[in-house]
Amino acid sequence: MARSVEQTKERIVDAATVEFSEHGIAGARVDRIVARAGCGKGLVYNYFGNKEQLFDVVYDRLVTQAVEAVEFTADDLPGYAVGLHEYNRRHPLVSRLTTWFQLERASRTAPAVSESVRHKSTAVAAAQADGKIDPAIPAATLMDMIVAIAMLGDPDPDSVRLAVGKLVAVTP
Amino acid sequence: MARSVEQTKERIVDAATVEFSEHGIAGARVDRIVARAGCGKGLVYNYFGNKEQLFDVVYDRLVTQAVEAVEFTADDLPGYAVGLHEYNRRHPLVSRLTTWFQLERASRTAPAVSESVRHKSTAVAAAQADGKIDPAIPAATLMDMIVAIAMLGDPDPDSVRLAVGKLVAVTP
DNA sequence: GTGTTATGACTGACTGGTCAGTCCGAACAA
DNA sequence: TTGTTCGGACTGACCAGTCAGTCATAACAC
Repeated sequence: MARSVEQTKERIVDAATVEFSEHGIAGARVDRIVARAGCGKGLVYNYFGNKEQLFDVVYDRLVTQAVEAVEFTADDLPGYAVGLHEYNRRHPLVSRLTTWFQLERASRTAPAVSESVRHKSTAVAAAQADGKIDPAIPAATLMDMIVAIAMLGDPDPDSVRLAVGKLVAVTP
Repeated sequence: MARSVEQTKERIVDAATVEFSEHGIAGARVDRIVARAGCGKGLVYNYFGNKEQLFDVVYDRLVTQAVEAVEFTADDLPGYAVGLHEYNRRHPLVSRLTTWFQLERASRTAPAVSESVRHKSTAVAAAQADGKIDPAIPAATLMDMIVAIAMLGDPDPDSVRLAVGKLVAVTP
């Protein structure tokens, strides 16, 4: 078994992803993480500094993956919402981790998120100016609502598509 | 000293409300709670059993208050959403506490909540049958979406009213 | 090929501190 | 006096983070 730093780091991050999404930062136990990763405790501190910094690495990785996986077009917000909804259903850890982040780490801003949010809001605003999307609701607010709806666990995809379709529909 | 017992309990619950909404269950510190309440540590265990049970008392009380404070009519869901939104802005602890609850205590079901949710969903379903609300989205899902929108912190009330108005509007 | 030294990934027992929960005695009411 | 409320010192478990040392591999000498 060749020792590879990168592989070991990844095992730790994978284990930490599960632990943090279940228990949050305060509830997570480093001992459980290293047990799951099959390594000694010291490695967490060698590679990541401390528990909180490990959480940040875990969160950034997961969110970046999610942002990259779900394609976005301001022209088809219902489709985007359904895509995000599907992704969350397929990766249930993401929404829990995001929620923990908002509660326990709100002070920090994840670079990947803030950039993607800004980019999407400006695209939506442009589509509103073009008359493709109802301009009654501010672009940033509209995006918040769409994400909130897509994050709900229970609904079926059709309801998500329908609801977002109604939100963006231009009323005469 | 029967009267002062109730007062002391209330001081503890008030203090615990702040502590739990800031740090959740795992992050909350009983020492901080009793310091804020101005009483000894033992009282928490005399009156409430343990930290988790204290959280349940705190959560049930806050949620019951919220449910009672915001009036509901299936005929005016946008108005309900705005009312809920206003309430959350005025009582920012509620939404945080609810989120902690969902993450750390999802197994438990708060009686006040489940009953009110069922009641509201059936009322909405009836309004859909009457043709007052678009029946395309299932009543329970629609309620989830409305609550999700109302829980958002950033939007202005007008946007909330507008959005929910669009969701419920019957399309010809 | 064999012995020797160097490197750094990795371990896990340990430490210092924290925190939930207990318990005993003081204070007070009846 | 007797029962009840209450404070806060105390206990023991737990846990984040550390550190002295192990071990596998590589590199080099002969």
